[in-house]
Amino acid sequence: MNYKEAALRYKALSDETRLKIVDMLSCDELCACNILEAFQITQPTLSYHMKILTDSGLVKARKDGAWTRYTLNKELFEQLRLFIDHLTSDQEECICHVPSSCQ
Amino acid sequence: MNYKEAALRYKALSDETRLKIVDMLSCDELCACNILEAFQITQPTLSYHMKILTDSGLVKARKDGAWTRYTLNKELFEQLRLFIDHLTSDQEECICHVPSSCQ
DNA sequence: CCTTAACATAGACAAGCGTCAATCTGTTAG
DNA sequence: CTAACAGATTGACGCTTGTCTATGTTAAGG
Repeated sequence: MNYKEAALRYKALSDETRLKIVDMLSCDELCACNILEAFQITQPTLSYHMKILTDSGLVKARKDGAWTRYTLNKELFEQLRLFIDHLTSDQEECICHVPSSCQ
Repeated sequence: MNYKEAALRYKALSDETRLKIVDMLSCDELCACNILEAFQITQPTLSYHMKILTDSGLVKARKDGAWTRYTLNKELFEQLRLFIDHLTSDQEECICHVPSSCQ
């Protein structure tokens, strides 16, 4: 995972509503209508949030007839955890030793 | 850490430049001028990013004469890791069992 | 077929973000 | 004191985000 991908995924997690949606998905696969019931937002707004979460890769969508069922991509969350662990630990190949890679 | 605080911290990490700054700070305490050298941005833009990082709590600032020296708040990164671990794991007290807490 | 339900898309809008040039504040050196 | 340096703040700008209403699309049920 590079900086750009990580930034995109953190952006997907930078909204309170989306964090709550991730929390809801941690126990079960849910369809959009299940999630919608829990929030006071309109259906298009939920659709917008689900698109951001699926585009980031953190949530997987599966069509099942008229329904779209969503699950967490737990593997990608684990990769994101490894990325931040690497980012915040003192490393030989750290960017601060190769500042030109910032440009 | 609640949803709102976590969202604020993830927002701080949702920019490629800020992720690189975090990476640079993982090895050393650095002053703003050290960081500025590594990027092709103006000084006010860097100051803007450092404010977002320090306001989020992820980076600590320390005045040292004319310089401002920055370090990572590694404890808060660890808390953020625990938050997302909790968010993505199947829990008894999960929000999906108390959907009213989404509103 | 027709209707309804589930979801996506388009367009509009206010608020927020990332960037810059210009300026201000505080510190150090002469 | 004055000049130079390190940062922060301000105001402007275009772009993005989150929200809505209105409409489109696809699937299931009668």
